[in-house]
Amino acid sequence: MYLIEYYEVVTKQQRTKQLDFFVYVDTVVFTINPDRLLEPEDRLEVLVMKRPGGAKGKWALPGGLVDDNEKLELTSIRKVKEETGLTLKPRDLHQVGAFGDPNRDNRFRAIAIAYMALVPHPSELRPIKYSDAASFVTYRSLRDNRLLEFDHSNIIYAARKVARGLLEDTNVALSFCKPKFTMTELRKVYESFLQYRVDPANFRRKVAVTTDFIIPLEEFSDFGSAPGRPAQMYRAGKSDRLSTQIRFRRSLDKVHPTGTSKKT
Amino acid sequence: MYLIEYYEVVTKQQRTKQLDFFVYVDTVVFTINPDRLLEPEDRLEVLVMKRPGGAKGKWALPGGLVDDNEKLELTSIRKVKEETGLTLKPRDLHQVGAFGDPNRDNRFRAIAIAYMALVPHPSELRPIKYSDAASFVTYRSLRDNRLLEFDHSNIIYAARKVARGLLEDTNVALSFCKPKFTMTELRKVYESFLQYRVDPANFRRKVAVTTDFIIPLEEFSDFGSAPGRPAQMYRAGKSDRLSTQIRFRRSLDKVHPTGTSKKT
DNA sequence: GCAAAAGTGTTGGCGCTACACCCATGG
DNA sequence: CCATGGGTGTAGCGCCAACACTTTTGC
Repeated sequence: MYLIEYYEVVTKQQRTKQLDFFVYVDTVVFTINPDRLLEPEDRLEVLVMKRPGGAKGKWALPGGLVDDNEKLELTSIRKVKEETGLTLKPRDLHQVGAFGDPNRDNRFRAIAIAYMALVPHPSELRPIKYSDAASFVTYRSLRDNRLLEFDHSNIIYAARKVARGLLEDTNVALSFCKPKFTMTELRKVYESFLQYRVDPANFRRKVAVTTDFIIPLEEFSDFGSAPGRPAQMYRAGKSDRLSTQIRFRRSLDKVHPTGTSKKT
Repeated sequence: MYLIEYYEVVTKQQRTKQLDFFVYVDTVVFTINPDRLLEPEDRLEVLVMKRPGGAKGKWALPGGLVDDNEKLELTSIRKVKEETGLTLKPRDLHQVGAFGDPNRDNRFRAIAIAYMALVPHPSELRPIKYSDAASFVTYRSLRDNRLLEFDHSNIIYAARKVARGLLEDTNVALSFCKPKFTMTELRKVYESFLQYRVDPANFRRKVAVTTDFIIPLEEFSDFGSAPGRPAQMYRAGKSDRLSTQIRFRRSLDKVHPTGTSKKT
């Protein structure tokens, strides 16, 4: 219409340059391994897959091209489903950011918009169509070793920061617990994402004053041959937006193991 | 090479769908109006422009298509320069996120990656090539009224959150002050971005314990006919990463004006 | 078998820091 | 009238210690 032609000319002219652009959505799916014997730091896992034609021995985040007229969140859901068999829901997704350096993909210009999702640990991944393999791999090994293609290490690091914020403000942590759970189980979920330990007493108090977060039951744990005092069981409260931030600083002793230690 | 063909087939096939994709970078440039007579909440301004062919009476954020082989930050710098005459530096830019809903632009599928920059208030904007007008407009009016095209209101809101984080962690606030400044001037910079007032005493103390943030001078303010006790002058310290977060909660009285008030 | 030890969950408390709110003083 | 600085009360929380309740180990 009217004056829009001028603008259209500009865009059409630049459209040829646009031809080599590929808009991807990559998704970081976090989960917590339910194995209580593992260290909390080793229970945080990320869903990764082997790309057909990808570098040998390397993993990649599930992701793919955005379809015409497709919301970015739907691209995320679709590609995760295709490449790993996992089904995400739109409300699970949270944007991490855009990664668009010209040489982040050596094949062509690829701009990736990263999303993050937190899901309970699935018993098994369904069969896969568009990838050679899919699996949950510990965050630690992906971060420490160079197991990821492209700049996907950067992406999972940024994604964990988003996840941390979500744990602070909402009750998503409960989705990693069974319907009835102990305080320690819940605390270890936080420790897994934080990648450091939290004082049990402070954690308990902080959670207790957070209204409608969890509800104590008249029941106690009994893990068969587990030693120690039986733990009280809790169930989820009814508010998903927390009244208080669940936040704990990493204690200074642990940050600088060789640094200023306390008086003996 | 070797196995890459399979993957290439998939992408080539989807390439036709890709044709209607336009990857934009939009930039939110914040500044603080130096006029000390204004309320702090009204001093926060955003750089906007009139698009040729844009809706009458509406503003838009500067932005445009990403060039081939161009870093996203450079697109931001280039388009801000073209459309508003302002020159940004790469290190000023911080990513806000990606906005990619299929119908956020009624002309075609546009995916915008938003960046944010904090710049001193420029004396004047240079002549403009690719827009009909460019100007700084108060954040409040842009937020309250419907003066922005597309989803740009959402973008500036998200951008302010990023800016707030930056003010907390770095010394960027000083870039809105003259080389010599008073404590109140600095405080009002924070109040502008926070959009609420901060207790002067607490602010002073918080800034004082932040090492290498600002340095007191043997000098006092004298704004001619300004009433009140002359204020001490300060200059910038040497650390741009702050030792303490400069953070203040919005006081409860202001959040719920009709809520639980204190005992009289 | 029984006692001690060890392991885990729970509770309490101390001390420090941060900070919202208020007020006195100085120019 | 405004800048500065002091003071107070409170809440958060890092850290430590004690205690409760269990299984495991040693004799």
